[in-house]
Amino acid sequence: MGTPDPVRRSERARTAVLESTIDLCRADGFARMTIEGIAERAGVSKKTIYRWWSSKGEVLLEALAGRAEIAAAFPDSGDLVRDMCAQTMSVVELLSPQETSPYASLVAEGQRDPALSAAIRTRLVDPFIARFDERMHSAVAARELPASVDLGVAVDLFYGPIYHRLVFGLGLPDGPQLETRVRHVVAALRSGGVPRPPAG
Amino acid sequence: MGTPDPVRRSERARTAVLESTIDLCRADGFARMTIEGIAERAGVSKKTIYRWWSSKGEVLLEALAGRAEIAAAFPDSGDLVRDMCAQTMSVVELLSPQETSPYASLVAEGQRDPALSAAIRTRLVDPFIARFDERMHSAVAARELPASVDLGVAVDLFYGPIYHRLVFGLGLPDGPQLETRVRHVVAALRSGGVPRPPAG
Amino acid sequence: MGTPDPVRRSERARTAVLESTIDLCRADGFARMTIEGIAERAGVSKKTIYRWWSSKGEVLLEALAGRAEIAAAFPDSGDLVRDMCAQTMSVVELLSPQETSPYASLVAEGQRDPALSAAIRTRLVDPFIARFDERMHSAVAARELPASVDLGVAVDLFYGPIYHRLVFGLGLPDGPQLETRVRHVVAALRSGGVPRPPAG
Amino acid sequence: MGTPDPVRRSERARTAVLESTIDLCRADGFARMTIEGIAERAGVSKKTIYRWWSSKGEVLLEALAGRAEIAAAFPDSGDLVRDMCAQTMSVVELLSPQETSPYASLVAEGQRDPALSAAIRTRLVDPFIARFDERMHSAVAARELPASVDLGVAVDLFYGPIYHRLVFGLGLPDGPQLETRVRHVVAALRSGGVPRPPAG
DNA sequence: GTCTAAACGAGACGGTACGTCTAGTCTTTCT
DNA sequence: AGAAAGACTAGACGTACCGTCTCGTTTAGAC
Repeated sequence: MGTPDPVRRSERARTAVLESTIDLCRADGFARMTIEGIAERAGVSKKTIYRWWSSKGEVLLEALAGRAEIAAAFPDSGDLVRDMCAQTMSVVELLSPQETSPYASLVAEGQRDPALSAAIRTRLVDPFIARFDERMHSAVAARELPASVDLGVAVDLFYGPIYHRLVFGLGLPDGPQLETRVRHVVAALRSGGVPRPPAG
Repeated sequence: MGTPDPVRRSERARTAVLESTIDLCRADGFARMTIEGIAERAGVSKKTIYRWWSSKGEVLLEALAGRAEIAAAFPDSGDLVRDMCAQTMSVVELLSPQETSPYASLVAEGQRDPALSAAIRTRLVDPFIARFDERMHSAVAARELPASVDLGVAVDLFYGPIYHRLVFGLGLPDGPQLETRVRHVVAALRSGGVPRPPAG
Repeated sequence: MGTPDPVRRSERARTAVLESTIDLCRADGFARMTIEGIAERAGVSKKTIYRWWSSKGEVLLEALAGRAEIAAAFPDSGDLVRDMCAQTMSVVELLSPQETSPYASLVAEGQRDPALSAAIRTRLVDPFIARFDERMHSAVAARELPASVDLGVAVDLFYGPIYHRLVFGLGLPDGPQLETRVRHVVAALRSGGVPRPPAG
Repeated sequence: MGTPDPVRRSERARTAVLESTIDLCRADGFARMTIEGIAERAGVSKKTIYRWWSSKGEVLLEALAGRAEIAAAFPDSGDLVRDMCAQTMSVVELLSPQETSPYASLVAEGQRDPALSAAIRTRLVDPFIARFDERMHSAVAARELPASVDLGVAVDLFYGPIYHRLVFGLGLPDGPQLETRVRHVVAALRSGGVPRPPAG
């Protein structure tokens, strides 16, 4: 009784909801978008939305999860700097313009909703990091990075600058800025960092 | 007529509002906190809040702006790595626990409110960066960093890892993780990054 | 969309609102009664009240319209003076005590709200006058009044004294006062009034 | 301390308040008029209004009390019917148009405020009735009315029709309607009413 | 002609209720 | 049984006035 049966679910309703959500998010911004508005635009009852999703954040996540392939593409030309510039640039494009990007909105909403945040990790972040790690392994194999590279450090340094600027409204980095940062990060990963002083 | 007169403002009411805001934000989280709730706890009328602030985000900003000195302190012991570890650690502590930190909430709210975001930059971020730049200049003077260091790159690389993990709910970095990242960043800034291939 | 569907209306909510309105009007007086108070007492959301009524006056009107039968009863014993004394007395009772009578409050509220005033006419006054006219026709048939009687004059003279005293806070007329006035009015209607001087 | 000193009262402020009240009452209607609005229009502080009056009804009463002479004028040409037609007509004019007449508004407000109602009686109604009684005594002296005439009945019957129509939004009576009613009332007062059946 | 106490303008304050909005639940009817 | 429609409870929103309360600033009577 309590749990709906996915087999009988209306694909028409599901699709209409997801598309309306993307449209409204772009038009009004996530904060001004309402579940009532989605239901009305999708020609769907509110109940149907509440039956299948627990919040408007989850709806948006599902709407975006199907499309996020672009940013998760990691080119592998054999030139790590060039590839990471391209990859980070595609992430920046996904987040632009900051005001109306559904991805940026989703990330922001994750800050206020722990459940959504966890879902984002599972559906978007973890797969992304898995592909990132693959590319790093490829770079190690190509001797562009040392085998000892710390992938946790790597992902934080490559993407950190983008989110640092995102959260403080400093303006997303443009191409040259991104390239400078990528070059610094690659250098850092190759050097292994400033050595710790000998213990004792 | 339309604009209230700051001279006649009640300091009692102002203080009560700011304190209630911090308390409620910690207790319920920013999203569940309401202006009605702040007014009631502060023993203040809603009108008084609306008279002086335009949103609950602005209230929280003002409440925090007076206290943010801690994170904006940049120790200068002569050892850049050690100082930046300490400094970034204090930032992480300010943002912990992620769920109930008023600072983390404020940053998150800035993502949905451009006006608030701009105010945060002016009141918190810009002064912070100014002090950061000072410390970097000191490091240059002490020959810990090259004179050619790009301070925009530096701030993004030092703080980016923290916000990268914050926005994706990856857990804020702990001490050892922070140290590893700081060491990489310092190395990167010293190296000046992987050189660009000669043009043409 | 904008207009609610009466078929789906909750009878429970409607009844609870009307009863709470009467109770509160008697307890606090109409002026001190609030829509919030009605909603709370009725266990109903404010939205539900605003959906179906446009003002607290309209709510009270609907609450009273169902019960106003008493005052609209016109006994017909064959003795016009006796019957009109009884009838006007029942009107006075409906308006007593002046302070807390919902009917008196409704009439007063009609003075400040033209829309309500019109609704009162349609729902209460016009049906009342129709029954009054019937009784007058019966009196004409019984030769208690001349066929030439002006019913507009009649209704004004029978009920005017009550409202004259009501609006000026002169105290509603008691039984003997009412009887004296009714006797004068009947005499006036029988006489046809002081004759006009011949024109020219 | 608590009671203000009438000697030092500012006549300028008093006059400005009374005039603004009349103006706003005509423009917006009594119900929509606010003390804040009066204060602003009069260039007076709210405190000044609250110092000298206890409600906006009292303000309006004082504003009108100075001007009500017209309606309280009772012509005495020796022709009672003609004089009372003129007099009641001037009352009707004072109450027209029903929507925006400050007098009608004041009467309506008296329905919701017993203190105001009492003040209206003292300042307006009682003096009016005193003059009415004078005119009736004159009519008795001129043998237009019997010496046994009941003045309470008389005032109710002359003015009742006006207020009956006022409170029910039936439209104030026009000249011919008034005349018809006056003629009936005079006839009723002359006849002394339908006689009571002999007791026992 | 000062002095001084009170009335004044201005408007911030704690409140209350307004009428609107959206959330999330529940009910009815149709498919 | 799922879905469309939409009424329902709940409660926050931002606004409008209320009546009270400082603040300086006139201002008018007493000295």
